[in-house]
Amino acid sequence: MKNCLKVLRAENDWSQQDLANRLGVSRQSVNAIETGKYDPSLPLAFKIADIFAMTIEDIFERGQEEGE
Amino acid sequence: MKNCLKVLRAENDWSQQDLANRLGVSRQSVNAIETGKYDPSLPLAFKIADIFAMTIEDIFERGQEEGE
DNA sequence: TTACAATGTAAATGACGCTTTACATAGTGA
DNA sequence: TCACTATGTAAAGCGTCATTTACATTGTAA
Repeated sequence: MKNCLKVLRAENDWSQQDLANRLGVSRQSVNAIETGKYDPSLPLAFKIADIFAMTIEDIFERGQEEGE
Repeated sequence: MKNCLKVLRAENDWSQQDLANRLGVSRQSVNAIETGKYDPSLPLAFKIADIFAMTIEDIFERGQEEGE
């Protein structure tokens, strides 16, 4: 599941730590999601969408799972 | 995180087993999500939205977490 | 009554999300 | 050079997601 978190962070000039603080998660979690190590939980995906004032569908791209 | 899966299932006249088959998960997983025992993963949430041709935001309601 | 479908629930197990601490690299500025 | 920020990665641990098998209840139909 791809996402454009890195670009959104850049547009806001936020470090991974900045975003992690706003989300209430660790910097490593943000990094892992950005680098595709795993997908966020649904509640965290909602928080991310809220912070950037976008929908989950706008930030996370479907059709990128390997189990399909 | 509340959802309207039960209503959507009823509108399509699907049993929990029917939906589980379409999602590729167990019937117990569908039941657990409906009864609020846990939230689906983000990929599963996307599959659910796809099957009902809706957005994740339409099916799952934010503002229902207890950790807020 | 007997059989079956649909739903709710429970326990044990494995995989994943997220944590913490820690180390490494690259870039920037004093 | 030295210090600092930003990023990537690793390992160990905990809680949640999702599985399987299994049992119970309710309703319906033969």
